[in-house]
Amino acid sequence: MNYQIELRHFIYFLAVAEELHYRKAAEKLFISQPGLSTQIKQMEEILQTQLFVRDKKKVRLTPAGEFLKKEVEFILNHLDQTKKQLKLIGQGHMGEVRIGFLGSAMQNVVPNLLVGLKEKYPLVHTTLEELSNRAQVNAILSDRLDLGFVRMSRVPKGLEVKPVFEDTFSLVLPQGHPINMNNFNSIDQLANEDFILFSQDYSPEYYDTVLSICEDSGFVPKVSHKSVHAQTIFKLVENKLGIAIVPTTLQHGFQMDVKFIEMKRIKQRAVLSMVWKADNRNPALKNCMDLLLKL
Amino acid sequence: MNYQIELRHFIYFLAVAEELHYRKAAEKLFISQPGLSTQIKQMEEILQTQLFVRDKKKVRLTPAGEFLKKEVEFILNHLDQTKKQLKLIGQGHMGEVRIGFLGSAMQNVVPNLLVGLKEKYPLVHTTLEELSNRAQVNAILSDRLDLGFVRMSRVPKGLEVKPVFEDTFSLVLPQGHPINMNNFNSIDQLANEDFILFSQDYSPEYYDTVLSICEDSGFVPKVSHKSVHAQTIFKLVENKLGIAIVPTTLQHGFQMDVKFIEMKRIKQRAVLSMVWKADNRNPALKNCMDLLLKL
DNA sequence: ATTATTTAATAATTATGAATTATCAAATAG
DNA sequence: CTATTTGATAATTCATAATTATTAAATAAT
Repeated sequence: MNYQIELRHFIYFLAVAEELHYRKAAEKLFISQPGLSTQIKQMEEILQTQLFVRDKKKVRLTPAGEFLKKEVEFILNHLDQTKKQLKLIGQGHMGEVRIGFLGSAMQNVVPNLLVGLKEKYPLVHTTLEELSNRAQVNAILSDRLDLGFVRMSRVPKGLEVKPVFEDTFSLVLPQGHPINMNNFNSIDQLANEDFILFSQDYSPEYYDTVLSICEDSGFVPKVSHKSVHAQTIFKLVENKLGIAIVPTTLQHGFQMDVKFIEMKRIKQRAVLSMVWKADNRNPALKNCMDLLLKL
Repeated sequence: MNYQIELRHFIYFLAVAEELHYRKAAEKLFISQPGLSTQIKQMEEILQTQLFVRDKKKVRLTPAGEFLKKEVEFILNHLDQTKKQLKLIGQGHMGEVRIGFLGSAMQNVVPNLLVGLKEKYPLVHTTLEELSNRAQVNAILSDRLDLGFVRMSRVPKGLEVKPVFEDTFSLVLPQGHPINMNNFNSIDQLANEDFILFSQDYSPEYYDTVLSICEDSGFVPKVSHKSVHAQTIFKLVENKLGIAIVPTTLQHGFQMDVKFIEMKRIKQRAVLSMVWKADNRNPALKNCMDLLLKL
């Protein structure tokens, strides 16, 4: 007596509304005619509204039925769209990946990822935010980011890391500096220079790595300036306020007048890693990471 | 194995998505928790998409589930609206009534109806069309009109008529005419005048009625002009091109300079009737006619 | 006029699958 | 370490959709 409308009713109703003929509609639905009759009748009872007029062998829609037909068409169509989209989202072919990164990841890793994503999963959107290592880790832990690009090897419990790009280090010297590609041999030739480094709290592990390069050559560098942005560091070097050690790929993409000397022989590498939450269920993230590892 | 999504699934899904707790959701739905579990699981199978993550006592939505939640909210809400509207339409409190009318019905009957409708059924819309008697009857027979306002007493099979307004007839004379309210006695005083009447094919029965007024007084009028519009008739009288006999209510609502002499004593009346199709199932029409008879 | 055909509705029955009860495994709190 | 709370599973019950068989009414054909 106290039933609820179900999608089944709508599908049956639409068939009758289209055919205006119970037997034909029942055939189309692969059910029996009496079953269809009772379901439509039940539907009219539930909605407390007559939907069809059956007089003298003819089945017609009432104005209410006419109205409902349009609405049902809309609803079923919308539902179809929703199902398709839902599947795409479930497969990670649609959705959003929230990405954090250190400025230096913008040199090649992040742009390559975005291009690849756009090509393979055009319906996956990204939001991008430049953040320090620590800020990225915190954002990922509290579910405000899906993926981070950092320079660190150990991460808090619940997160995972994986290296995605390894780079050599390069010395950055002002144009007039006596050391050049030909007479450069080891970093200890520059033991007495002022050093300009990336800020320690922005990327502690990276900072330590750079220091270790000097330590391996037997000296502790004099650090005169610290900065967050590569652009700033290059400007300082250009103005002869010190020398710097940076990942080699930073050579490209900046407007500057300095010398780059790549130090291939030292063992240290500038490693960029991706970080994510182990239990992140965003399927788009999985696809995003898989893509990244293939690039 | 090969089930279909039903609205039941959506309602269950929404409860779990809101509570993020199976037992609580089940209580809210007045069903058992295992039943809810299996239905949600079935839903995920049908949609081939995981909607919830259940790990370590916590229930969370996946991105796909998050998306579906919004869509389901929309769909269920839309459905609710539709049900309400459907009921209104079924009760004739909403919808459209297509009305045809003779120009003279615009004098009071149709405007009163429209005002009454707007007040009592603000959601019932009307479309209006000025048509001859015959055109209205044809339009109603072929379902292009719901209701007509005509001057005729007999209608084709399948249609019904009912008088809605009775009016006396009035003589229309030019201002300088010797006959006036005081010295008028009978229509035969005007037996030799030229008469201007409404066109015969526009309203045959009405035409015959006017002729019968003269016949009752023992003369056949000389008809010099015929017209469809009252405005035209009045202009002709004003210019002394003849005299006319029209329904008394036409005295109001026109800009003109003529004399009206109401003929209360004659038996003829100008009867305006409504016509409709006997099997018209538009509930708004029924309400419309009921309202009209109460005015 | 009579019979045959086609329509949808009704009645009785069957079959499907939703919901229930009973139970379990895992995780957490006290 | 026990008690409690979580959602999932299994077996069973029950509601109800669907089927078959039939009917009444309306046309169409003879």
